[in-house]
Amino acid sequence: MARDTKSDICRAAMDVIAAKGVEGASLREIAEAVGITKASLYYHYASKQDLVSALLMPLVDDMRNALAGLDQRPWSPAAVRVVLSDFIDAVIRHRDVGVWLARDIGALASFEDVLGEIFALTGRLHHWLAGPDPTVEDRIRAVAATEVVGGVLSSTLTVSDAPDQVLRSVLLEASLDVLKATSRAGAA
Amino acid sequence: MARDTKSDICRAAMDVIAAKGVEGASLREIAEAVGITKASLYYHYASKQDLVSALLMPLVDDMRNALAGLDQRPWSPAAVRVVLSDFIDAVIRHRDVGVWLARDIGALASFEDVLGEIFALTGRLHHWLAGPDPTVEDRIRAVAATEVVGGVLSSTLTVSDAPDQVLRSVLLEASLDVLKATSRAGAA
DNA sequence: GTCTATACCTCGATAGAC
DNA sequence: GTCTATCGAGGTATAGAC
Repeated sequence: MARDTKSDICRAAMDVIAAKGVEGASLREIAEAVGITKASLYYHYASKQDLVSALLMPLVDDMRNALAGLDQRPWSPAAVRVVLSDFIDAVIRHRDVGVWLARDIGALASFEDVLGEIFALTGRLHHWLAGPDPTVEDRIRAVAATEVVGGVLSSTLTVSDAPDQVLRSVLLEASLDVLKATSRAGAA
Repeated sequence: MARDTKSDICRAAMDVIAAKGVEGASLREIAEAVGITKASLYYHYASKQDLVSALLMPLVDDMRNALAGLDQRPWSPAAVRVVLSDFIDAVIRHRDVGVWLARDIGALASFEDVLGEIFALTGRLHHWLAGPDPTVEDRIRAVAATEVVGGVLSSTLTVSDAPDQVLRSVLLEASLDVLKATSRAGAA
């Protein structure tokens, strides 16, 4: 099932992009890593953007799923924990993609359609996490809390021996800690 | 003093890079924004890397300064607060550079000499923040804490009406919270 | 210090044979 | 489904006149 050329291309693309960034990764190099030519790669993916989108899609899908119905969800400390937990799970589940996504957002500026939903999703998360009638501090903390989650990426690079479960629980606690210092959130 | 061509180039480069990313910003576009040609730009900067390095240097200098003598500094909750405070100040002071630096690290992979010291500095900070005999959790939290600081960048985009002072204090508190300052470190 | 002109490369993408 | 060959655009960088 995973032995077709398309999967090989994805795997190779992940490696090359992780090492050189999205812009720095050329289709020629990816094709060579697979053992085919650039032209053959185009048989499987219509464009570079098509390929990159295919790599990001599983992550975006999971993020969208984790945040489904967020806007209708009433804000409460308990709900915050659930939402953040789901979000962290989604990110960790695709942490290999997340690693280079987070470090390459600038380079992905030209891939607007791919990034559009990601920005929309994180934006909604920021807005909801900040709670009702948020102060400027609340809003900064909401962003900072999700930034902690983005720390999965750096973590996997720096402390590479951390198992998913540990990463998961530590990040959730850390993220909640950031929000907790606000005026109202509290419960665990 | 700031009216020479070199300064003009730097300013223009900052704008273009902020808008299009490091790779996406071409020297032609930067030169045109200044009102000179590409060739003239090469008179002032030997290469693109040379120009980018010049833009990053003030930030790196300030980071290096903020972390000077870190390794000899004994770890304590009070010291953590001081170190993080200095580090946050340095980042905020150059937040315009930091915004695109953080979003473009992947694209900067080819600029190894520029990134080398930045990685070395943040690596030392991670190591020191984790404290003596750190557990895996401590190390993850150390990384996450600095990731919060990196959140300055995202913050300035999302909540753009935040003054430096507010940003500074909220990030310091949030960062300390991540480090479990609540449990083993004292407050201010 | 700034210009015009250009060399040289790599990229993404396409055409068409097999 | 994979190949060779090539296109056009755009990049960095250089040479040499002014």
